[in-house]
Amino acid sequence: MDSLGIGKLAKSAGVRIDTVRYYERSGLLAPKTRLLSGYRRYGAVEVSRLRFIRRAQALGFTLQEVRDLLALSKRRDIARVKRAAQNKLADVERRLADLERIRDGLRRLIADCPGHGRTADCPILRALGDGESV
Amino acid sequence: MDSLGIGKLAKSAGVRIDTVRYYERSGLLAPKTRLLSGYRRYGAVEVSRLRFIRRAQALGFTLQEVRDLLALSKRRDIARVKRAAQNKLADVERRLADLERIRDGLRRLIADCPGHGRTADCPILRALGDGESV
DNA sequence: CTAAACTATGGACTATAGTCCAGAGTCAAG
DNA sequence: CTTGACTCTGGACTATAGTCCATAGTTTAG
Repeated sequence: MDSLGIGKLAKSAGVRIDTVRYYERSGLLAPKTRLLSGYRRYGAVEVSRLRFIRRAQALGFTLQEVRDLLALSKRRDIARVKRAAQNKLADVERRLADLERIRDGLRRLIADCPGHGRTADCPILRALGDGESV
Repeated sequence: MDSLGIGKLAKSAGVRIDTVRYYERSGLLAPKTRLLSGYRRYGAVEVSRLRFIRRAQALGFTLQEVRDLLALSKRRDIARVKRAAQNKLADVERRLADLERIRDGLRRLIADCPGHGRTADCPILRALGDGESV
């Protein structure tokens, strides 16, 4: 039997059983077959698809985007897969720029705060309360 | 009348009326008073508190953290406010590191993908499907 | 005065990615 | 065979930060 049940599959990818079923509900991962009892059975293809899903998530793709990637890969449309990756990269770079701005704002505030004394001396409270720049 | 209704308040901070009521439900921002009709009335304190909330959010604080910051500032506990900001900074820096890792992974994958040809030649699909590193 | 604009309330609904539950049925090991 | 482990289903629930709705009442400008 080179097929496994949902428990083993889930464990092999480090996810919960409920998560596997959730992916199925979401149209991402169907079992290869079912036993007469209704028990799901998964083969090697499903194991690697589950890995695909998890890896893509680790790269910042949402499940909707994973769904799209899977559709493209089924159509062997490499050009579109590449474009999707490029879009995602642009996305990640935008988020990075946002976070860097936030980081710099926090650093400045922290550097200027004495950490004691009157509330008025705390630039964090001042900046949040009525300043104009962060 | 140096007090304003919920519509003007919302507009002054660039948020929706529903958002202001949501903040009230969440214990972040109560009106100064109410008219007999029940209409909310806000004063300068509330205007600046709403700005505080929005600025803190822009710095990456969640509403729960904003609630905490407000409590600390009411207690004039500058030391703790500073520490909260430091924690948030550490948090932001962690998220930055994560995103940078993701960005580098995507860049590498994109650089190596020919953008056409056989599916097997696409490192994006290969890496997601069965590779071990990203 | 009237009509338009504004506001009140409680509750439902959105998106994302799961997580948990009850009650019932099934599988595997000893 | 029995016990413990495993799995099934449908639906409810989590967290976050809102957003939208219907119905009704209020305020304001012309």
